[in-house]
Amino acid sequence: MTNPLIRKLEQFTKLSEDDKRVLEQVSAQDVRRLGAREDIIREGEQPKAVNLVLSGWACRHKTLEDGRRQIIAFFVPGDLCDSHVFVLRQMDHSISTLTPVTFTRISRTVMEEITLNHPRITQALWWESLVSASIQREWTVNLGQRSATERMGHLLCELFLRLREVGLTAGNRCEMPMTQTVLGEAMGLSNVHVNRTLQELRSAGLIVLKGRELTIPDLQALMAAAQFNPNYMHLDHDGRHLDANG
Amino acid sequence: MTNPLIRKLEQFTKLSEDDKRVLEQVSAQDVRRLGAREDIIREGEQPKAVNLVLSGWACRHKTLEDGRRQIIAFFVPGDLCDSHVFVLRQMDHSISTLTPVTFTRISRTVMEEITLNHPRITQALWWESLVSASIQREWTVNLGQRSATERMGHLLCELFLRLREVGLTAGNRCEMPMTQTVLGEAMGLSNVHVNRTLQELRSAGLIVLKGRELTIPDLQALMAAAQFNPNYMHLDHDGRHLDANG
DNA sequence: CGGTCCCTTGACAGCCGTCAACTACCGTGG
DNA sequence: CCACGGTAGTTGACGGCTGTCAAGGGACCG
Repeated sequence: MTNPLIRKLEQFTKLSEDDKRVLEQVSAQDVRRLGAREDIIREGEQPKAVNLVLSGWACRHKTLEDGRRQIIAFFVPGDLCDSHVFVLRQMDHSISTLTPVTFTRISRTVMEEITLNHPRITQALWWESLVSASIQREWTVNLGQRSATERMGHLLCELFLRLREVGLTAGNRCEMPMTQTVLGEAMGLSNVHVNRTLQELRSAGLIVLKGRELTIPDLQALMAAAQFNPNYMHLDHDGRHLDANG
Repeated sequence: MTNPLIRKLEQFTKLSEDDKRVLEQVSAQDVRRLGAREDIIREGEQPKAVNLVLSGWACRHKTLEDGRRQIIAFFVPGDLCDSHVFVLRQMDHSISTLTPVTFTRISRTVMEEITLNHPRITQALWWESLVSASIQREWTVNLGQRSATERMGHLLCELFLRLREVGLTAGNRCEMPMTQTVLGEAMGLSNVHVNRTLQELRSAGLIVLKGRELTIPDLQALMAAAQFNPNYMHLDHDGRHLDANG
């Protein structure tokens, strides 16, 4: 399978063979593997590397003093935590796995080398980070304005499109390994209400969700039901004028 | 009054006289003024400059097809919209004023010149953008996990600290020009419920809010009531090891 | 076969939205 | 000077979405 980060960045611009070689090399440098529900980095620790997910699912999350937990973002293959995170002295949130995960740790010096010598990759990484910020903003809209059903439908649309970007869908199906409790922690809903919400989407024929696999029979219909506008994902090759010759 | 961006960046690191001169110059280059409730840039438009607020309040926001509006972020003096926004072909949200605003438009070439020649400013701008992202994440936590009262208290703490960073507080008081409807659009609450929530904070003695002015008699108490942990604002001079000699 | 995790369902309560009416305040114009 | 209109804030009644609690079922695993 091709490298998920390369697949993702090619949504933005066409990379040269040299660019791809660099990214492949970076992805193979310090690869690690964790089981489900383990911490990649914890709140309060000093960030020492940019983490890139190669396979499996992870999440950013924060826990309040009284134990309530909010999942702030999901990471799927090809996702990168903030590329300039070194500037901060300590993490303000934790990153943990949801399933077994392989990831690679990109050091500060490697990031600096890329910035100096590979402008097209640098630009693509900026795009990646702007899109992440845009997704975070859309979550704000989601939590603030949408009903539970719309909210859940919106999340499923987003995850499906993000997986499709990196080639992890098969037709209208994709993996969906999160428990209903985890979905609730992301959407600010109780697990009981997540269940009711999923039942509603199922009985409307908008989703089939069973055994960690999601099928979306009619993506347009689900997008309409969730008031999903994909513009915030910037999947339209914003940087194609920078395409490499190769 | 000193430049609010300089004041803010000095929360991160001490700037040299030369750095400050550059920032002053940039802030004075293409200054514009708008009245309340006008658009700085609209969703769908192509970003042509980085906007820096010099005075007044503005917000990012998005409107769903059925008219529900979510405010995604507030801008106060010293705040900057994404410094690499040029990479994207079109805006996925709008930025509008809440009060009369003076702002300056920093062009792509000026940003590139800073990146090339002023590494300490560049680093400070990265800090600024990471902190913005962190604030956005905290809003996700806010909307997902906190009750209306905690949520409102949390917002008021955040805004007070952000204003204090740039010298816009007087003791325990600051300006608070937003209507209750606007506060509701930010916190995902109806204006009626915002009112009830503010009444509750008032009767608990946690805030005094009257005539566009907010007083927080006991910031620690309000922070405790809202489960506010300021670590996400990274106000502790993360970059002080980079301090300029000047 | 027992234990654990996850999903599911029902009953009930409470937070928060909607609707509606009223007040306060302010600037404008007669 | 007062009338007027518009905006913002306030309050009460009511209903619904969503949380909590509790119990049971199914799948998987040691």
